[in-house]
Amino acid sequence: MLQLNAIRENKEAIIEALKKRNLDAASLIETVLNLDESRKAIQTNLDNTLAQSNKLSKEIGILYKTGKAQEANVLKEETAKLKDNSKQLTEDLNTTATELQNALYQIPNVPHTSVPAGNSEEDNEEIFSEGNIPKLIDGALPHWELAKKYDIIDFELGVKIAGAGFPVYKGKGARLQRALINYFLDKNTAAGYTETQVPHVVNEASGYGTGQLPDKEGQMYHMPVDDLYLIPTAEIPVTNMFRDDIVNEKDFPVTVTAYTPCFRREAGSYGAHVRGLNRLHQFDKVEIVRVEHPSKSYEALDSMVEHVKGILRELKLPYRILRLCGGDLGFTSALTFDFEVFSTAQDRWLEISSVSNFETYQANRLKLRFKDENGKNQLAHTLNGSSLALPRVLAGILENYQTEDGIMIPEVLIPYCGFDKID
RNA sequence: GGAGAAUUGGCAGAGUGGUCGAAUGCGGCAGUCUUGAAAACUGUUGAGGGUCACACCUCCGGGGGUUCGAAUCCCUCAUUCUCCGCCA
Repeated sequence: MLQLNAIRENKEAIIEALKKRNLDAASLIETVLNLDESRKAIQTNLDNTLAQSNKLSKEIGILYKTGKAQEANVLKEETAKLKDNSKQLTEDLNTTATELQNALYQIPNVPHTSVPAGNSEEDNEEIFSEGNIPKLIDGALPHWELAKKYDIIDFELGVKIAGAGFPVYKGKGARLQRALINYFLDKNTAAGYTETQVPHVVNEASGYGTGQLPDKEGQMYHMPVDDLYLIPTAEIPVTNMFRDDIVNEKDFPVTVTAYTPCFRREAGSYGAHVRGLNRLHQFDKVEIVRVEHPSKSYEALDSMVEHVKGILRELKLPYRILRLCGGDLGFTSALTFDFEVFSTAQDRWLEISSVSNFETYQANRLKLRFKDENGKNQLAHTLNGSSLALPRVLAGILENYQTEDGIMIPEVLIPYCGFDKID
């Protein structure tokens, strides 16, 4: 959520910047500012009314104590009107505050100056690529065929148990999956991230805190009986650990990593591009999250990007990094780098990581602050990134490492797997 | 799931209808003393709204109610603890 102060002070700049998202926010911003004005006016009015009524109450108390009940009763009558007033004003205030909140929820984060304008993923800017695209054997297969051939992932079995998009990993497939999780966690903790295990369900307040609600309501599995949501990413529980916190400036940077399964409804997306592991309702992901001092957050973003690069380098997978354009940028993000691995057998790029700086957008909703050197509370910056998402990394490994003798295991993973080949 | 008790500032813990945003202790910060540190002493120390700055307003688990007035009384929800039940 954008800060009202920022909107008030930089109205034109914000409207201009939001155009990169193909959003004309002028009228929305106008609404917000107007609502804020009325909110303030009502608040002032209410405050004055309450002040009067507080004063009278005190006087009444004193009168009673000194035995002047009659005079007290006169004052009591006066308070009745004030009470009606304040009741009405409180209602008005609540209505206006809710409207203001709802309007603010509709405004996405302001893109960073480096974000290119653009409508869709085609306008994303490739900023880096590395790794050789392997020359595959004749008759190379896409991963869903390989999964069947070596009996390591069973999509049909998952359909029987739960539905489409809930695969069953078997044997070496399951082991490779677990190896990847451990490998990623080890890499992240070695880089200083604190390993945590968090709930896989979150309440509504957490969903609002990181911005999935109300924006992506339909994308999450919701359990109405207990009013809980299955997490679509560890970002939600991990970042919400710091909701309503005032962190000590000395504790920056706060760095956390967590493995969780992720659940996404992905309503209405079927077809060739979602075959196999390309898009699932349940998948595994290891996430990294940081809470940073505002002056350090872009440095931190760079270091997260470097960190993910290092992992892909070790896995020897060909990948590229994209700077997302305004049209493709997530609602809450100011700047996002996507990592894509090249799936040789499918001849296409698959997104495997998304690393973002949210600046104060989430912190504002989370009320996540720190005390600066002047003793004033300021909003912190939050960042997160996948390090990494499992299924497409798995797809990349299966497809790029296939040989006539089977699927070779990347060297760094062999100690984690306990085997060097799937055949 | 059943019965009982509780929920107060970073922590511990007073406060049961009126100068209570809240005693006290610990912790934090600043200072005195010291070559430096510790100890001791002194001062300071919640959050949000509002204001140029004050004033002022809100917040004692959440929500609602009673009252001129609520941390204190009532209702409700949540959470925690104890006992019982169930259980990986």
